[in-house]
Amino acid sequence: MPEGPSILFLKDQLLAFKGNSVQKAGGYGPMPTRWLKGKTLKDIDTWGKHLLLLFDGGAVRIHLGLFGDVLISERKKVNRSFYLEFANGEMNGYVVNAIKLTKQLKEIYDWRTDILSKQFDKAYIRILLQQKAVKTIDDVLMDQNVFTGVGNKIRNEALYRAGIHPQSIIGKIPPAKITSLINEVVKYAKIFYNQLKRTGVNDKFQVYQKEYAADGSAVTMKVLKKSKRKIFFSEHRQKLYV
DNA sequence: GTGCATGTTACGAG
DNA sequence: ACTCGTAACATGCA
Repeated sequence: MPEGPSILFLKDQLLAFKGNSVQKAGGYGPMPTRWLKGKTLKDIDTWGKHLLLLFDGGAVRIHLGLFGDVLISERKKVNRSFYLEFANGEMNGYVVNAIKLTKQLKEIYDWRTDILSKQFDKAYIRILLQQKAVKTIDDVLMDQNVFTGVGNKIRNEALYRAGIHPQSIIGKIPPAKITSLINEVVKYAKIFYNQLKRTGVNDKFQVYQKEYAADGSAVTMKVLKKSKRKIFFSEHRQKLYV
């Protein structure tokens, strides 16, 4: 279910529980749920694909992985891996990974890399990219410590919109194109998020899983060796820098 | 039944 | 110590 925008969208829905106290917590996952009972949900934050529920004395980090799903005051037939029940409804996590964080969030997370954060810092990303100059851009776009919140859809769409071939070597991409790519990542993440808010789904693709790109050019699909994920790109429109 | 999908982590080999 | 490749973990839909 998730890329960064999906998690932000989920946070919006969960804010209905902010300020409420947990009546019951549980699930089959390894999360120690006992301490949550009676605690007040102080706030909700996100870091890319991490959903952070803030309580006194600790936070719960929820990650949806590839198959995870969270329903608000609705249930599926299968067991919940992590849930919270409040007086005004419940949060039901399926196949989600929930753990308790005891350190201060500031010590764990750097929001300068979060593509959906106000603190997102383009100049800092450029520095990180310089440190990975010999790598290909497709790999690094999915590196959560560089482009926090980017998933396979945003990766493919941002590269297409910036006109960069996924297998370009970072160090060979002209600085102006790097800037353009960083901008397109943020822009598309916002399109993704806004469409979710309006319609609940995201299907605005110019190249991802397309046969022909938005400009009419043929789309090539490749399976990445390491990650086995699929990349979609237009040879015609996306320049290969090597 | 088969294949595939918005993801990450653990571990062994090199 | 670091990087690479592979397996592992789940679900739901066509």
